[in-house]
Amino acid sequence: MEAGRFLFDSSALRGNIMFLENGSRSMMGIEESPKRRRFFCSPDELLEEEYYDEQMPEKKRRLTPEQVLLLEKSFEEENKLEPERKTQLAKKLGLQPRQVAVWFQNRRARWKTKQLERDYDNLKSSYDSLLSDYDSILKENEKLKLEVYSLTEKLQGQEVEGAPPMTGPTEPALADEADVRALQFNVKVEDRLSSKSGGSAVIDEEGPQLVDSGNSYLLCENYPGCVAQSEDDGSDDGRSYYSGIFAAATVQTHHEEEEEPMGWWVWS
DNA sequence: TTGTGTTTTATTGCCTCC
DNA sequence: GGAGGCAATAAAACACAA
Repeated sequence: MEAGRFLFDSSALRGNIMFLENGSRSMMGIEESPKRRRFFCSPDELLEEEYYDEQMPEKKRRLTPEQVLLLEKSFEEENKLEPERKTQLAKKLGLQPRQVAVWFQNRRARWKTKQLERDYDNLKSSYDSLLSDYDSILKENEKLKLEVYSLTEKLQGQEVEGAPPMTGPTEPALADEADVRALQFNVKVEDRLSSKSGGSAVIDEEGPQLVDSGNSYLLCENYPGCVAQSEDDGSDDGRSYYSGIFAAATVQTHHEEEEEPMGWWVWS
């Protein structure tokens, strides 16, 4: 268990951390009179200032922009932290290795949250486009059925005028034929949808699903080496995170040429 | 100035892997 | 069993509207 139990002392940014035996939360009491400082200070300022004196020895303090920048860069390279890299980073930044580890931990959590939001948006837009496709196909189907019926009626009229007498229940037969054709049309449409998506366009409860949104990051086993990018650029390498709650169909109604199924993933 | 919401830093407890 | 990861959470720091 790596419950660090450390608190900042007066020179926290120089990497001096006070480790305590007992839990620390009580030490961050609200009873302390908070001295405020500017959010961002240069390292020199931080070294000079006297915020972390005896009066308030264990205030939580934010990392400097430079520290965050370096951490972000490092996170972009690799979002997991091997012990050696942790130590190096900590040394470079003047932080405790534990702080670096915590930062990565929190950063991964933030990344995951963002990714879930993006995945939700992707799924929703896929769903919406599927729905609208479905609606238009239904309409088309109705239209074609009507056309079939009207053509059938015309045909019947011609037969009544000059053709040999009917030998059977022609009308029901023709109607059946129309239904069959309509059915065939439906099947074709479904086929088209299926082949478009490289698989079923709807969720098949049995078996794994292809996942949309360009590479769910679960496809690559717990996002190894995910290339997370800066927080709000919306890219994060286009990988998506799914928690195993649901599987999404690969919906490629919009950009089928660009997308390829990236692989399969199974329920966790 | 103050109340409130958001972000960041850190802790805790549980789980998995070796 | 220890190390490290994650989810949940606390609390400080910050942003911002009224």
